[in-house]
Amino acid sequence: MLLNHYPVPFRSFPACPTAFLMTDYAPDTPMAPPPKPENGSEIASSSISLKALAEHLNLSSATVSLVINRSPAAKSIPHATQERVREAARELNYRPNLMARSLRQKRSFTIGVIVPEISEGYAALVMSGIEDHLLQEGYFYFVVSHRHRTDLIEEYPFLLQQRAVEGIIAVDTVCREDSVLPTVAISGHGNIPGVTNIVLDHDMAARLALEHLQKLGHTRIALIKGQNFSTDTETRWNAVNSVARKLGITINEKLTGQMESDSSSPAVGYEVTREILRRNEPFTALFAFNDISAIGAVQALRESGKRVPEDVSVVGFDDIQSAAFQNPSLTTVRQPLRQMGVIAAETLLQRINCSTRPEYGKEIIVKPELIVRGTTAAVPRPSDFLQRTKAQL
Amino acid sequence: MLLNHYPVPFRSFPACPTAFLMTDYAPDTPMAPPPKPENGSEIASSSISLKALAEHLNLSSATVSLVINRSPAAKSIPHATQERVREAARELNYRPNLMARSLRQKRSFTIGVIVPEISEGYAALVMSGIEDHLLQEGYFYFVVSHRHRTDLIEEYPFLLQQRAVEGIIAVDTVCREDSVLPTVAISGHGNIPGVTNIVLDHDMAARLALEHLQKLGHTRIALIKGQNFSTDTETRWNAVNSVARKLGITINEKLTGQMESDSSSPAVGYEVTREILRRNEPFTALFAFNDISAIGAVQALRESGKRVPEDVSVVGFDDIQSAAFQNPSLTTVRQPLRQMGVIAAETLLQRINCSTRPEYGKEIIVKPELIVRGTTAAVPRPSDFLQRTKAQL
DNA sequence: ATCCTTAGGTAAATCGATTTAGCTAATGGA
DNA sequence: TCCATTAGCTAAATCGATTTACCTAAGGAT
Repeated sequence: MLLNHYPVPFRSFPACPTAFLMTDYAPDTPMAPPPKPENGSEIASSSISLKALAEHLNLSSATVSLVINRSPAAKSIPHATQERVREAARELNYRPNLMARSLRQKRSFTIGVIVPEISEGYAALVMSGIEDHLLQEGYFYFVVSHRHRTDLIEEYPFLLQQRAVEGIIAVDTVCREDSVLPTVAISGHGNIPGVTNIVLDHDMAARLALEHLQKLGHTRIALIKGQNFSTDTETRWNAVNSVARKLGITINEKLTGQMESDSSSPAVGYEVTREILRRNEPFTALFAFNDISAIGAVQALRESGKRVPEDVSVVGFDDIQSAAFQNPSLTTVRQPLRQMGVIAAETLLQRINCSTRPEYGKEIIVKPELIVRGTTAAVPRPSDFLQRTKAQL
Repeated sequence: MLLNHYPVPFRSFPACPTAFLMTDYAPDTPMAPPPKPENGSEIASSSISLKALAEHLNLSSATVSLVINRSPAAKSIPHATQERVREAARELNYRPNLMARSLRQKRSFTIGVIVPEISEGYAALVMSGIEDHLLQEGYFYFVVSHRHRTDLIEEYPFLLQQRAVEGIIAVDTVCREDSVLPTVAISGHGNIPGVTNIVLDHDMAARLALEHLQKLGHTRIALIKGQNFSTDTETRWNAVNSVARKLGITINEKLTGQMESDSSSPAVGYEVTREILRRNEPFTALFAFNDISAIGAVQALRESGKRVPEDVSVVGFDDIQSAAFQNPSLTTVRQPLRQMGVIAAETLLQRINCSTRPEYGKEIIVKPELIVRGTTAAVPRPSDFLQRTKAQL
């Protein structure tokens, strides 16, 4: 029943001892009830100390520690004794105090994750990838969300460091230059020394979206640009521009709008779209900064009497869970968010555990994927539009 | 620039010393650059130890510690010295090692949060509430997600305990009886001694939904029941049945279906709805177990040629973010998920910090709210239906 | 002059591990 | 026989704080 807390085929580097302890002490008897706290009296500290265990065994705590940790120094200790130690540890349900261990070893097997906010979209997917890998390797993590407040963005790395984290993963957050800790940024951009960046291939992303629209016959394409605080905004905007030029698509200023509010609701995309519509410049497609704003855009378009995708095609970005749940479901450029989380965790653990400091501040590029769903269709023939307009009369 | 890491008007109990240190040492000079690590040589440990600080001041570390912690025992230390100590701490950027402190004090200012999975709407909202309150009080938290695997559900409380968390918040997860740590469960149900439960008033929730549908004229209401692993399933089901009886609504077995798969995608609700449709029993409304399944239900209904809400009204449950993003937006029974998170955190910290053990295993009931949006409408008049059927021909 | 109190500290134990240096007894080899 | 080696273990330092039990000198009261 009690297993290693994750089924892991192999481990890439010496793991947190916790993890192997879990394996090691797993009682073979089904569900041996953990020693019940004596009722009344003292608050039963559920776990005994190494010293107590050693006394129980008539050994020194040094010996017990060496055995428990399978230290190479324990090689001269006879097998019989080793078994005796482990047996007793199992029986008395010994669990090492990680505080004490961390203090001595200066390793906490903990990392910090900084996200803009814990929403169900972007951050949640990334986090679930991070978690997958970290827990596999015996690491735990703290989560903090800064909601774009600069004071918090400044402060959290320090607070995390004080909490003895061994590294930091910053999701869509610009981090300061002077981080002492190994840091991996997801969509962090900005070439900060010592920070490994995990970034999407934005050129490819732009090409996927624009080529798709072009193939459907669209030439007048509206664009929603991201908020300035998002680290992806600039890169993606540049990519869209350069790809558009290559594809011979002209970008009409009147058809672009930028999101401002730091809210993460579709309302922001809704507003921007309305503003674009107000300019009365005709367009047949819209490429949004992300899925959330795409959803808002669809609402705005509908309200103004345009059908999606018959009159206007809409392409989102990210492929968050609810993109597929939309009606019609959202065509979007998928970022492999979960995978990016996994890669971030892997990279960070490697940086933490490999004494040889490898490529410093390297960039890791992941590839997007176009997910064609229900919000894109061939450009409406003018006649269709006329017909429809007549019908409405 | 460097502030207390949260603007907090007042603190309900003695806070984590970390928090006040942040306030206290905030350099008044704008952005005093933290001591740069010497290049080359050793890995610069960014922070000096208490002992070093004491030596620098020609004082004992005991004195410095007393001053820094504003211990009552420091009352006999002259103000001038105290200022000298604090000044130096600020200047040398002293940050106490929380490992060492925790080891001694047996307090970690950390709690553990157990959720089924992170990526889901439900958990994300709850977590953001939890975070709000915890960070305010100087606590950090570990997140673990078990994905309904029983071995993980069993194991995680131990692992968290080993990580020295001071308490646990279990979200939609049945926890074991023998938890040694203060535990608060959100929708935990099951009357486990020592666990404080935060639960929704399910009777009220059922009444809100069913009365709403009844007022709209619906009598034939299909129901989607939750998966067995969800702690809310049974309670809610009972509530719906009892309320239905009181309102004179008959529950037709042929119009109920239960979700089985442990996936958290709308596909599960979609399948169940198709199954119900296959039974060819007419109905004009559907009350889903949660928003995710409601979204799937809407898709299934549409595919079978029924319009929502004109032919069938749909009510969801939870009010996750994407409920409002749907088209049409989803009428739903809102659980105050964020607030439930906040309450859970508050309650847990109280239990941790108040030596007087208050009502043990208490239940805290929160109220749902009906959010009427676009998926519910008055029951279609039979004539409407006929007309429409004719039109289709 | 003597005792008491208080101001202004400090020494040392403690938390629970890890880890190094070394100790003793037994064994082997020359 | 004697030294070297090894097996089998342990003492003690250490990590970086907190906290208790003192200690000394000065001042005041008697």
